[in-house]
Amino acid sequence: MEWTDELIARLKELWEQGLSTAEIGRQLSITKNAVVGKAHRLGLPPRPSPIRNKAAAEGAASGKPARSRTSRTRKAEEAPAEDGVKAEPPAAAGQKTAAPPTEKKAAGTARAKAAAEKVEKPARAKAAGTAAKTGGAVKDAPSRKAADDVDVDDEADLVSARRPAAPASQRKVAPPRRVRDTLDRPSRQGPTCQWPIGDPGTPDFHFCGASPLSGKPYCAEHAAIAYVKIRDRRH
DNA sequence: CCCTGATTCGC
DNA sequence: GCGAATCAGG
Repeated sequence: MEWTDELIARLKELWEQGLSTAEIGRQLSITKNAVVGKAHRLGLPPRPSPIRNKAAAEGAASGKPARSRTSRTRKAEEAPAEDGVKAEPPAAAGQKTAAPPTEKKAAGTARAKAAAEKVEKPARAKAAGTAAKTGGAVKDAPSRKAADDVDVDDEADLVSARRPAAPASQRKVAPPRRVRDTLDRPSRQGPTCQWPIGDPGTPDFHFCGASPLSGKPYCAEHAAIAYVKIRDRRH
């Protein structure tokens, strides 16, 4: 493979945006391994790894094997000791919005499908996947102030934050459709139910638009579906 | 299982 | 230098 300046620039850019290596790989049409490998060689700042570095952990303890792997993987002895790297959740394409059911069915499927078609689903779809995967239904969020704007703004941000970063040549994605479009001219004033109807990205996609419950982004009907009680959390 | 990033090492 | 294979952890 040929790492052109252009490609490297793109990699850096996406890397800085905090996208996962796999995601970057998808967007650049390469494997995540290629991404990680290159990132390393480029000396790009490592992102919070899901794997905890044992080396740092023990240390004080007796000389534990730190690594008992095969001939491979014999790292385990470096540990910058900089444990303050808990950093934040980068990409975070949406882990805040309440579970939007429209896509939830395909939580796992959505991803695969998207990958397969190389289609970038609108933020909402991703949010759904993430939410479902992470733990599902987001509990009611009373802390959320205004009922309006919430989802809309979140998505708007996500959409705008996610730059095309690719020359249309390799992303056969529908033009970034602003969610706002469907909300620009509400039939009436005030907050409206943000429950998604239809497949995001398709022309007929829209939001419910009914009058939402106070403090919630959805109308009574949809709020009932959106806010599924996971389990009583008592202590 | 899915996912994540990190590392190794044959090429 | 590259990245598949593999690892380790959630």
